[in-house]
Amino acid sequence: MDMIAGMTAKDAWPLFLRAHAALTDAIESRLSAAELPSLLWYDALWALERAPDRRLRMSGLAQAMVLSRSHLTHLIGQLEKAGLVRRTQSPEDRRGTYAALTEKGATMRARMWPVYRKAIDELFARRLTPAQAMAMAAGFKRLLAGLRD
Amino acid sequence: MDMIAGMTAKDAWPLFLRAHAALTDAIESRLSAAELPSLLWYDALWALERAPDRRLRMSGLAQAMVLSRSHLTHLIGQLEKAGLVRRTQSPEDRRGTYAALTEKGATMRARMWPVYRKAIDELFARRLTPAQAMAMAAGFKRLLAGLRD
DNA sequence: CTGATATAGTTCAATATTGAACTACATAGA
DNA sequence: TCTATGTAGTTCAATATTGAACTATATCAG
Repeated sequence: MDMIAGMTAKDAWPLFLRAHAALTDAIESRLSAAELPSLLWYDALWALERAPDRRLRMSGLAQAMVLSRSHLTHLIGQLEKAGLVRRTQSPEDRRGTYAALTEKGATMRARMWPVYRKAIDELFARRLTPAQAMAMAAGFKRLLAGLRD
Repeated sequence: MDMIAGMTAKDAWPLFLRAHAALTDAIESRLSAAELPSLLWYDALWALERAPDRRLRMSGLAQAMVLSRSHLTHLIGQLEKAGLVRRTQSPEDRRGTYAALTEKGATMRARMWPVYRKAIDELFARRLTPAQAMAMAAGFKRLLAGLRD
């Protein structure tokens, strides 16, 4: 990894913010141009698809996605209306609700993935050296670990 | 820089998204707890403060902040109402508007900075090794350069 | 100069997002 | 058991954000 003169963590922060804004903007544009749902929907569908039995408790999903509870309620409402997710009551805790991926939801996620993958590849992965990518991944993990308190 | 087994740029992407969401959330909470305006306001004030004559054209500021034009119009409207910014007509181009930082705006930014700096420091800078921070800064620059086409 | 096209910024209506109640159920301690 | 307190999720009202018109000015080709 090359040293860049005088570059510190303080310099990295504003670049972090701009890179995030510009990248998510570009990716949303591509999804939208392909008449596909947003990144937010993708994230929810993918989180559910990876989960045991393809379902998660509302609060678990909210935490995984870093979303407020009311936002998640609304999001799942939309996904449910679109038939991509269905709610089921938790038998263990009668207050609890599961959001479960439907077949249609899995199909939609699979349809989105090629477009999303191509965007990640072209706009993100290809632009970084392997060393940069690894340093970022390791760094992000540390940042996330630091916030779980 | 340590190698982490099997870590690739593809792994870095979802971590990037989550780290951004969690960090901005945490920072907004601190600003809000200190009864200070949002990160968005800070960004606008700081962009103006650095600019020649402490002012920028609306479109220039929108581009620098990665914001839609209508969003920027609204944001500057709020900042103006709060007395932190004032609009002036461009003499060269009568369609053009400058957003100019007021003294009150500079004072507010200065008041926000200690809280913001402390958050960046504790939640971001301190958690990264110098090598990680440099790799990130360099990587973000490349990502941003790749998007300007 | 004139008409055609492009650019700067705003407005407006639709949609997204947030936080503060609120409802229902669960858990712990007397 | 009974009360108190905590947790899961939703609702509602307030605020933020977006994209599609729209207004005004600029630029360019003839």
